[in-house]
Order: sequence, then structure tokens, then C-alpha cells
Amino acid sequence: MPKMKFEGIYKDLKQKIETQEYEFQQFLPSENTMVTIYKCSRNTIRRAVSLLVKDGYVQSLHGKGVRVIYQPVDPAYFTIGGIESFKESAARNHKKAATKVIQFAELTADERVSRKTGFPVGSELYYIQRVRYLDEIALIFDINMFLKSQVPGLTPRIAAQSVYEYLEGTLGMQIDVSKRKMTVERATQIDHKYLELKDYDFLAVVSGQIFNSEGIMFEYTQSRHRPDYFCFQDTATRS
Amino acid sequence: MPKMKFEGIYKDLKQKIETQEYEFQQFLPSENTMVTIYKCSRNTIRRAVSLLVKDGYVQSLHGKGVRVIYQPVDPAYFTIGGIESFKESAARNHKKAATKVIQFAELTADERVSRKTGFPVGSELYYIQRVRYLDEIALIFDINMFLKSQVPGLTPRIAAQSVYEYLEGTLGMQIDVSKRKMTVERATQIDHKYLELKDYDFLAVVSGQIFNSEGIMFEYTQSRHRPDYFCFQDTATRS
DNA sequence: GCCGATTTGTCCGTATGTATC
DNA sequence: CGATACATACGGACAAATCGG
Repeated sequence: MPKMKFEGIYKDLKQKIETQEYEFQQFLPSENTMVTIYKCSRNTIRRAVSLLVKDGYVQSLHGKGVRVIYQPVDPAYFTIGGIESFKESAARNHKKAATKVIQFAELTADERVSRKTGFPVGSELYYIQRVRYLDEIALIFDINMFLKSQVPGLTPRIAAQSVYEYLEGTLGMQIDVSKRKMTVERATQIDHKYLELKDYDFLAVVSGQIFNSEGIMFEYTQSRHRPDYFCFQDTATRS
Repeated sequence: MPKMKFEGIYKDLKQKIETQEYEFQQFLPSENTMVTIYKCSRNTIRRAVSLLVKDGYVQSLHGKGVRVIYQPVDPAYFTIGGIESFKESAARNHKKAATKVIQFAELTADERVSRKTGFPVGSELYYIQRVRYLDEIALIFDINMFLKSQVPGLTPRIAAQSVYEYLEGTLGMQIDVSKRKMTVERATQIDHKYLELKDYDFLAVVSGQIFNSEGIMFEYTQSRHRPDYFCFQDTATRS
């Protein structure tokens, strides 16, 4: 059960939309109706709805109502959306996940690394390379750097399971915000070595900096995706 | 001058961050301070700040303050973020824009088009193909479909300038929300014909459905980008 | 370790404006 | 025109996290 009221309402509405209790192009109940349904103030309803807007689930129309624009997605691709661990993404995409750790090392950030990652020069880092398998196929080559001071006791064993479970569960860290860039890059020797790229010579590359709830950038990630299977989803609003 | 208070405050803060009056890792003034600065309620301040959070400009830290995490971007790439016309993107990236209309036709959506675009079968559409040049280089191949009933009087001449200026200016339409998907696809004959792809055999493809403020999906877009120069930016928050 | 001051987070009630029907 | 519905804004109350003394 969610602690916050608005979050509970948000999740309830989201679930009702996903199960198509509220269908595409239908309107949600009016804000005043929901105030009585959920026994809360109108502000709280508006807050929950604004999250649905951000997710691209609904569109609110002044004077008319709030219309559902969510449509189920084609499950063929491996889609990426919010901040998710590989395990979580795999579960959402209904695929079987596996991870192989290629390299696990320690590293001190020099000028070059700092420019690329945003870590200050001299930062003590863990450097990890992993191959991600979905339904037995090698699809993603991951490069991670973690700030040692924020992620103490990280081991190859944990890297093979879920670093995020370790961070959030064992260490009690709260992951907050991720700034990402998506580009297309030519495949390297390493990519060809670990991914089954066939004749593909390009990869979809997602690079990101991740901040925790203390405002510290604790991770830099680069995920190199096999181009077929890759799909990045996004909702944007005007002005 | 913006009509809404929170919007004015948002823009003022945003500009101060971009010009680095508030620098990376610095804190904004506290909410109570800003209440006196901008002579408004705390809710209004919080609303403006929440927009900056959504933009990935700041991160708010409970009990501490609101920290700037904005950093200027490398101007080499052509970056994509919110909903923008090609002209607006070009201006923001400080590049000279030009457009060549390859095809301008009318079309009725059949089953295949409907599945791909989301328009209902039987919709009357304009079908446009355009090549986009930045600083004289052919970078993007655009395919647009517009719902005729919503975009009456569209002409090749307008398509060569700015369709969005026509929509928002002349027709008074308000563009609201865009749902997008980013994938990587193999280049077609057409791509090679109109874009200078050299030996690249893949493209970054952004497909999207765009809704206006009446809740009508009036546009389907597919933008096929030359892979070098392409950069898609995003900010995500956890849970 | 505790306490108080500061700061952000959640929630409420109300008033007024504006668009739709 | 009035009723309905969303949008903006205010002010207040209390909770939770942080920090310094």
C-alpha cells in the first residue's frame, strides 16, 4: 500500500487504464466526482492526474474532461521508459533475463573519464562490463561506473544479479533522477565479440548519469543495444 | 510576457540557470525566499520548480534545498527534446535550416496505414515527404501525415516553410502532447537517395503521434535521421 | 544525542478565471 | 444564459528531512 494519497490514486487510475476499465478515448470521472470517490481534496486528484499526463496515459481538455490516450504497446520490442533496472525491464517485457559479467575492476577517474562521465577527476570508481541476455540472446552490452564511496562492498557476484536491488535493498539508497542521451554509434570490436550482431554495424547507445536522493551522481551508464529489438518510448508536451 | 504567474517564474529561473547565474551544483534560493522575491504563494513557486525538475534542470532534496544539475550540452549534435518544429530545433541548435518538399499528396487510410499510424481506417490525410537540411547538409528524411479535416488548406508552399507556424498561427490550433518511439532501422533506397549517408546503413527513426488541445490526433510523423549528428535527450525520475 | 530553525513534501479548503456544452 | 469541468492561485496546517548549536 502506497504511503501517499496521491500515489495510491495515481496507481489505481493507472491500473484501471491499463486493464481498459477506462478505455482509449473515454473520459475519466470528473475531478469533483473523484473527490467524492477517493475522499480527498481536488488538489490531490489533480496531482494524481498530472502524473498520468506525464506518462502519456491521459490528456486533460479544458472544460471537457480528462481523456484516456493510452494504448497497449506491441510486445515485440524491448522498450525503455523510466528508470528501471535490467531485471525490471525484462519482467515488464515478459522476457527471461540473464547477465554475464565480463569485467569488474576499480578505476580512478582521469581527465578523459571525467569529461565523458561527469565524475570529478580523482573519483574512485568501480568499472563493470556486462552482457545482458534476453531469452538467451545477447542483446545489450553494458558499461557501468559506480562511485565507490556511495556503493561500498560491490562485488562481481552482485553485478551478476541486480546492482539496483543491492543499492535500494541492502544499502537503502534512493535512486532519484536519470539524465540520458540516446545516440547511434558504429559497432566496435568488443560489441561484435560479445553481441550477436550478424551484419549489423551500428548500435543504439543510451548513456546516462544517475543521481540519488542525496543529490550525488553515483553512476554513469552506457548501454549498447542491438539495433533490432531496441525501442525507446517518450511523451512530450508542448510549451 | 507570459500570462500565468508560475510560467513567468519558471522561465525566469530557467534562463538564470542557462546563463549560469545559478551554477551546476548550486542551490536555488529557498522556497520561502522566492515567495518574497516573486510575491506569490509557495504553491506557485513549487509549481515552477516542478517544471524545472521535469526538464532535468534541478533536483529537489528534502530538507536541503533545490540543487541545479543542468550542464550546457555539446553543440556538435542535433538534439531533440520536447515538441518542437524543425525550425525551432534548428534555431535552438544554432544551425541554418532548409526544407525541400519531395512529395505532397492526399491519401485515405487503409488497414495497413491505420495500423502503422493510429488513424482510423478511412481517414482523409495529407501525405508529405520532406528532406531537412542543416547548414546545407541533408540530415533528416521526414514523412508526415496530417488529418485533412484538422489541417484544411495545407499546401506544398506551407510544407516548405513551417507547418506548425501555419497550425498555431493561421489556424489557431493548439498542439498539446506527442507520444514518440525511437528505434534504429536499416536504410532504404529512398533514404540513400535523399540523404548523404556515405557508408552508413542504419538510421535513427523517431515516430510519433501528435494530439491537439481538442484531444484529436491530427498528425503522424516519422523522422529518419542520419545516425551521426543524432541525439535524443531525456530525463527520467524513479518510481 | 537532543532541540530548534530551516527547508522541502503532502494535503486541505476556498476563491476566481476560463472553456465547453 | 446557467451548469459543468478544468486551470490558476492563495493561505494555512502539519509532516519529514537536514543541519547547526
